[in-house]
Amino acid sequence: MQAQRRPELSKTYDPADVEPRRYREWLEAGVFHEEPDPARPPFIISMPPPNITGRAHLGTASTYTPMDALTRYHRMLGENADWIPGQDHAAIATEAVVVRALANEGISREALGRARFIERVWAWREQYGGEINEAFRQLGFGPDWARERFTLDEGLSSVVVKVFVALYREGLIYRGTRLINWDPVSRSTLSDAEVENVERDGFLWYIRYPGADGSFSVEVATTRPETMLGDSAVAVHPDDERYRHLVGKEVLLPLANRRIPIVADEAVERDFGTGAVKVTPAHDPLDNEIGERHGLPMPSVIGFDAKMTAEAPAQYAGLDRFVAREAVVRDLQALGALLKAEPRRHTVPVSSRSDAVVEPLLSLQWFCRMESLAEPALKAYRDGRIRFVPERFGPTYERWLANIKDWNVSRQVWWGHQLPVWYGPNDEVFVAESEAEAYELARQAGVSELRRDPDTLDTWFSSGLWPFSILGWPRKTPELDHWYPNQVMITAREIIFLWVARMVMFGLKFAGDIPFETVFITPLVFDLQGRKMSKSLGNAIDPMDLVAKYGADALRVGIARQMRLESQELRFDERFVEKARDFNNKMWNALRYIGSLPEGLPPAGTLPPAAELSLSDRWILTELRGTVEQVTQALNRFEMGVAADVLLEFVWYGYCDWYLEATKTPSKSRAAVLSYVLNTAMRLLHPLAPFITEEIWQTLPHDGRTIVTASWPDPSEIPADEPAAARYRRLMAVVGQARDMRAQLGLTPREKLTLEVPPALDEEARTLLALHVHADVTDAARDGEPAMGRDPLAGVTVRAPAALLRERYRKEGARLDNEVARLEGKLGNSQFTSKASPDVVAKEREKLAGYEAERARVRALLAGLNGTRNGG
RNA sequence: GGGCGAUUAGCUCAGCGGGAGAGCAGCACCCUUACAAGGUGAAGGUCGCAGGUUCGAUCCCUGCAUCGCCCA
Repeated sequence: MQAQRRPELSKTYDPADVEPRRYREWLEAGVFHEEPDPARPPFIISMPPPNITGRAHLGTASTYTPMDALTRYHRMLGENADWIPGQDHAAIATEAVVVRALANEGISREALGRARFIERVWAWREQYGGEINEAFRQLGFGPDWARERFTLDEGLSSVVVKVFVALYREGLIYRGTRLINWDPVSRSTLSDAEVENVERDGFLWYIRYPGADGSFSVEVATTRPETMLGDSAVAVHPDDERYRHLVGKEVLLPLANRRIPIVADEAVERDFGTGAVKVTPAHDPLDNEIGERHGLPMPSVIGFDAKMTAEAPAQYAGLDRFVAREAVVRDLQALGALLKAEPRRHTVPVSSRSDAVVEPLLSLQWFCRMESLAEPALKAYRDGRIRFVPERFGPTYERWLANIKDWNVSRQVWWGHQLPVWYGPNDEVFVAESEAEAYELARQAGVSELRRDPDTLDTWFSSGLWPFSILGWPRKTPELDHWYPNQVMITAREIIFLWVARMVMFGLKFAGDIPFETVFITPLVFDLQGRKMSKSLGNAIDPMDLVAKYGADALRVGIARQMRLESQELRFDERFVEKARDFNNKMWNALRYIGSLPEGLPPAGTLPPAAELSLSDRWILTELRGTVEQVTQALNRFEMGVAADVLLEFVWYGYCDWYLEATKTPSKSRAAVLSYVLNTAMRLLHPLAPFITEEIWQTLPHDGRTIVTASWPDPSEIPADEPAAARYRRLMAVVGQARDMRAQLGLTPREKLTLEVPPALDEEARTLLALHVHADVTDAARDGEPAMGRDPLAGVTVRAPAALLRERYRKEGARLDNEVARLEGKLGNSQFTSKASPDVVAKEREKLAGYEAERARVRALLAGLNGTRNGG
């Protein structure tokens, strides 16, 4: 047994000292880097690339902590584990930031010109794009930094072009005029993900449209009266009795003075308003579908500047859409065509980039045909090749793919992957992987002058290629070979279709396989009032503040403990982080205690032979084995909260409160067992709390250079002794009862209690009782002494004044009477004994017998007590 | 309107067919030489409401209510 050096450890654990130091060491040692190694099973996670404009928020902590934890866990299992990081260029968000910065200098994007603007954005990225990575390092995340990618880097850009051209040549990408989400402030189309449907107060306006022949009129209801200028029909449900006779007739559109038909369409909701709806195919998605079905004209009355166009009547052209709304309402009123305005809450599409109300507009854009891509992605899920954790998210994915719509992939921003599309003077289209190739194609077609489409691709297009593009596709790299498909994708629910489904579609199409086997969906983060955390609500918490206050480990463990597969929301409660901080301090002080043992600590992994293990040694080792099993199982099932809970429970309430206290009576084995158990527990906790576990592990005797590459504990190597553990648990119960007694007697912790034990009770148990109860332990040999049986198995009694004991007694007797009566009732019920399973009945009988024995003992003691005058 | 989820102690949550649990807060007693960011103990709940299944329901089924997320 070698004497260990005893460094002075501070009384409280200081994460600010430990965390940056340990992280630096890990980087220097290169522990996060892996090369593909076919000899070991792969465990690969592609990091969902955060936006370069992104800041870390609590959702980042809850989504990325499991990635780090699982990668660390699988690395310790000896797998070829790698977590590949990267960033997303976040076209619209980034462009908006830089445009705003330019505006402060009084410069517009256009004045600067495309090339210089792009330079500015790269410069911005250089300066600020690394902030989120710094946050990740502070959070202890250990992705393989050497493999970091950026969606706009050269390699990934060429993959994007290659895929676009391939899809175009297959006829899956086309140019067409379709209804798109237009953000009039960002002046670009938006993906559905960037459109939030927000509840707003408004009105439902009822407008009368007179019949063209003057014989009738219909009333329609709308929340957007200004769009009536672009109406091209009135639609009713085909089965609606009220309107059936009008289908095929025409009405005269007020203000515009156009004749438009009444059509029948199943999409009309009969309960909405009057059951007759105005149809504005150029400015409403549902109306657009109706327009398509009935071949209606589609006048665009609102333009890209959100002002009324020349297609609207002259008096409105040029008015802002909201000003036009007021004008239309006023004019309708003057005409007597406005019947009423009903206050109403309704949903309005709002741009998450600019907060502008999104305008659905008809626009010439590039689209991706999705049906043939969606089908294999759907099949992969239905065949069970892709699974969701929790399973309930599968149907979300399934339903979206089953109702897939064409995808608008072009964006009117400059920052991004410019479409590999060139046009001739007469709008001839040439799609090519390079400008040279485009000119070659043009030459063959007899076109000599080309201009490139200024638009860029939707950001989700490049991120859809992420899991294979970052592995080197289309080159056949060792990474692609061994690390594709990935094992797990971890992300948030809101991008199941926008991102997850697209990765699956592209992966199957281009990389020839699913991109990952399991999709783990982490919960959304809410505040204590149950509100989603968001910048606009002002209830977002900066995780960096929490790191500064409690340390990264505490934040990670705190948030992990709130993660449950069963719940899809996480009401962030800072008290969990505080508790985790306290937990760290607890472990730290256990380390200080161990380090101060006079006998020193043996080398790592050594335990005394089984014969030399004490009862408490056997108990803690048995508990340790169970803990290893439970934590391993929890991590395998993505149950971060369970893993954290089990560890906290074991280390704090098992190891510190009981085992460590027990070792205050010195034993030959204690140093080895204390060190062994703590070392093992640190390895179990390392995935969730990387820093403190490293610090403690390094201070204890250990094998290897860093806990990051230490091996995951093997439960079969831990000696367990279940009968001994059971005996110890009974002893714990006796201690609990005796402490209860002490409190009832009004004794301070300093005053000693007297415990009488059967003479046969072994020395070790006596010592433990004396220690845990702070009592004198004597043989219970004297007759007539007032005493109370505390435990039928240990036969331990507490000596105390008779009056107190009597009171204590009655309560205990009453409790036991209750239990006995309850079980007698149950067992006396023939329904129960005949229908319940035999082992359940047997178990209940055993319980009854136990209670009866206990009650008999208590009664006997009470009788004895009543026979004496005074207790001692 | 459709889908998913939640409803258990004051707060945050476990438990998910056979004796209602934890942490925090509050209460009582303790600065016992690892730790007051600690220890010990007591108290606190007709497990949202109404039906049903079952010998037995916090747990399974149905309906309702309230809250939340997603989609339309």
